[in-house]
Amino acid sequence: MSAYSRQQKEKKIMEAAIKLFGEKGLHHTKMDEVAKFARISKGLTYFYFKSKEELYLAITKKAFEELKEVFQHTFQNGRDESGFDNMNALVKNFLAFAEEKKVLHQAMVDFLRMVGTYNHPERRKSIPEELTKSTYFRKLLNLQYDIPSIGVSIISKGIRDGSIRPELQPETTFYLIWTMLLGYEQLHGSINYEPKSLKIHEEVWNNAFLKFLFELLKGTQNAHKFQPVQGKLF
Amino acid sequence: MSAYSRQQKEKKIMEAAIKLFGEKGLHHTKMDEVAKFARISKGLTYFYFKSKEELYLAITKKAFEELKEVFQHTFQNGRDESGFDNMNALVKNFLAFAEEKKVLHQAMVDFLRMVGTYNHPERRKSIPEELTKSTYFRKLLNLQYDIPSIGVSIISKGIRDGSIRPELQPETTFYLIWTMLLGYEQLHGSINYEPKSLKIHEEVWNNAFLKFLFELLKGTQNAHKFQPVQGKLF
Amino acid sequence: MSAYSRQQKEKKIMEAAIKLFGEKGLHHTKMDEVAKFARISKGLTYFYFKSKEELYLAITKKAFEELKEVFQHTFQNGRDESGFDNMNALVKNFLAFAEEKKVLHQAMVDFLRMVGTYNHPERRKSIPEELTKSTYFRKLLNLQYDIPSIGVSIISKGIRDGSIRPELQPETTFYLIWTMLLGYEQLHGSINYEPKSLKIHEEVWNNAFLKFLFELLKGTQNAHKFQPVQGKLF
Amino acid sequence: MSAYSRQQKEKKIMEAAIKLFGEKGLHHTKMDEVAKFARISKGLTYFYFKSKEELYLAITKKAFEELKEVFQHTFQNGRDESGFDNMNALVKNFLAFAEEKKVLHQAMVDFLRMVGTYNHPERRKSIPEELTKSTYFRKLLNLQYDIPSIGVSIISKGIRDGSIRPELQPETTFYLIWTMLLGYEQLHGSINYEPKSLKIHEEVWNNAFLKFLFELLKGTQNAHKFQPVQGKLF
DNA sequence: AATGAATGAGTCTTCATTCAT
DNA sequence: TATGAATGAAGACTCATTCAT
Repeated sequence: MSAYSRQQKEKKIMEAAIKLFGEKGLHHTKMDEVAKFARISKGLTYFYFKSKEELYLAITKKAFEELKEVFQHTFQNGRDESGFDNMNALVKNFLAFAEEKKVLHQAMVDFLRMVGTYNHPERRKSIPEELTKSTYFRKLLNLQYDIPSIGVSIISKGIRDGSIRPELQPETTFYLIWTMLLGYEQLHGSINYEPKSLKIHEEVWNNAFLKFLFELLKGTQNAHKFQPVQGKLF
Repeated sequence: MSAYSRQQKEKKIMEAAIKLFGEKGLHHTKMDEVAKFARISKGLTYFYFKSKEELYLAITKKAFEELKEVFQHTFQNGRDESGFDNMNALVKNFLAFAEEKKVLHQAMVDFLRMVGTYNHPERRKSIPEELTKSTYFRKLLNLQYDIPSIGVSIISKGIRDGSIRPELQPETTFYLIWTMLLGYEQLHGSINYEPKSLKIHEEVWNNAFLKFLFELLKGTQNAHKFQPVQGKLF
Repeated sequence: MSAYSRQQKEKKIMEAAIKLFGEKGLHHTKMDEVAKFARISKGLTYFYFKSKEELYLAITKKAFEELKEVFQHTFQNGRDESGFDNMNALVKNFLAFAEEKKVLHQAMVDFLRMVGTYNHPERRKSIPEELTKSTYFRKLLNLQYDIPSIGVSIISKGIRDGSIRPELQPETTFYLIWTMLLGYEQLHGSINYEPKSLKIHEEVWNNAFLKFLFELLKGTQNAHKFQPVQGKLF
Repeated sequence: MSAYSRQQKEKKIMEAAIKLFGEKGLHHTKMDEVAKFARISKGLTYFYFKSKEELYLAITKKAFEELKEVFQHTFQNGRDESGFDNMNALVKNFLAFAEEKKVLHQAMVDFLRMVGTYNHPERRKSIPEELTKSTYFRKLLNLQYDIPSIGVSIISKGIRDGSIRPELQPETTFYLIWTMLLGYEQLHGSINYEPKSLKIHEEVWNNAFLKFLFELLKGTQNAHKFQPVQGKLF
């Protein structure tokens, strides 16, 4: 079978898996179901991905790649705009990505947590060897840095063009933003359930969050005013 | 058997579960093992917790309760200090909690994500009914607000005593901090693995993160200078 | 505790068991539930009946005893009526018993089947020894004959008083009736479900069944005409 | 795998189950044992039958089908004989079937009882939904009528050819016979254990039973004399 | 490449029964 | 007698993975 067709099959399987993992969770989705949804036999699934875990790693890789693309496109499409405006677009695009591709976002987060464990000398051994030895794992260990790299570039650009405060340090600043974005994704769905006890409303909070983010960055030139969001963020 | 002893048993089981879930993960820990580690028969485990899921919910409840205590103690023990200093202690105590009680922290985060799903009308049905109908679940739905509540109180206090910027709005400000802390926990372990590609170092980053947090809050009075951390944060 | 109280407890347990076995079946009723329903501790249940099986045997014994009483009362209360009329009453009373005390009837039938196995030299060993060694089992082996005995007496009486055909042999005749009654109980509930395919209607069938039974017996004297039943038999 | 082989496997599993259920009872037979006896893995058993209950329903279906065949063959093979003689053969064949295929006979009886419960509006809910929703259950609800249908046909034929009393009504007459046969199967094994108390002997009883059955039916023409059985019926 | 039947170790869960108090 | 916590063997069922075709 041609390489083309091969890729098509892999894609089909992954799409099926992403859909089902998203609906029922990794653990509650059976390989049988993935295969059926991909209109493929179960055996063939194992020809392309040698285990369920590896399929999930493949999805994780896709997550990093897609997000990297989001970052790259944001950077490139905004090449005529200020770094501040790039960040503005980046935040928006990331939040859209996390919302629309929940599984990919979750896979990324899972991987980051796993790397945390992996970096911990004592805890490392709690990760099964099959995982660590997978090609995907190795690739992911490098891939994970591409995303912050681009983020840092954007901030640097903003500092150069004066749209971002000159006293900020690009690396830590991006990680700060990154931290906030990841935290936001973790928290925002749970806010506002029966809002009796706390006087915080989702819409208010979203705006405050974004406003803060941009006030933090805003330099003296070329930084457009932040536009409050009406209604739901997405 | 006395209520006391009964609670002791429950505690024993939960401690065993927390230890093992922490080492091998929820999914890879068998109820058999939990029972054995708690020096108890498997059947008794099911006498106290009617399923593995419910045991995990019980742990989640413990997580919220313990964290609430951390918040309360921080507030009360610092009653003679400024709100800013209270926040300072709170951040420190939370990070210590998250680090030392990984499973509890993770359980809390898992629950927050679940609430996100639960709040989503279409996705809600993807959560098994046994879970939603559990007493623990109901209790947790309320419990989750206690923590931000205390946080908001501290910020309010800081605003009143001038140690925190007066222009800040307590609710959104606390959630901002809360977001950053949760994001930090997600990310920090993964930073700095083979630092070749990015010029960010864990220690630098930790300090930058904390410094930023406190600069954000600092008012004009009673706010002590933030002290950089040497070496590992914990 | 007095013997009186002891019997009261046993009775309570058995009543609980009978109710629950009737509703959910022997197999789906837990000893826990029986104890709870009897407002007694589980342990005490085992003080009175040394196993679930034995509890069921006790119920079986009760079944034979109660049915024996039904037979005896029918015989004694009808001492001034003809044997034919006694049989008429007996049939009616038995059917009422079977309908109202489903569990007792079923227990009796189960025991008869078990005796069938027990009488079969090769199959006997498939019955657990605990069962066969139980006092209840021994008692039941004798008890089972009391019922046909009374039946035979009634038929003999009818033959003597001319209300039942003189050419009939009492033993075989009673067993014939007995067979029909047991078969009827097995079948009648299932008749008439969506009566499209077979032109048999429950009411018609009931009457035909009873009519036949009594035509079979009817002698020349003292036998009242059989009265057709309107509506449900019970 | 071919449909043929698939059926072969199903058959193998069912045969194993029938054998073991017959020896140790449904409840005391483990799926593990069924699988082992069928020289198959446990998982495969669940591939073909999605639960133990369903396997038993499949056996029940087989019971009705086999018995239907017995009825059909009896009818067809005796097409040149009188209806009375057909009934004679039918009774004999049914008794042989019940004796040789105890499990199938029991499964049929169990189903009839269940239908009784199912037809009872209040009791219906005591039957688990999985059962009622099974395809087997639906099929069985229809299948159960095929057997009496054939029986009725035979009686009708006998009435037409004068070998069975003309005044009998075919439907009720067949159900009468059917009742007696089912009752007989329930009772006959238990008769004659320690024959001290009752003067009934198995052989005597068997003959009396059969004799009665045929006297009941016998018309004026073409009905051969009933031949007493010597020794055991089977 | 492709199929889907086959495997079987793995797991949760149940519940009759026991026993310390 | 009475309790109900404690036991643990048993058992149904799952599902990732393999393999003959």
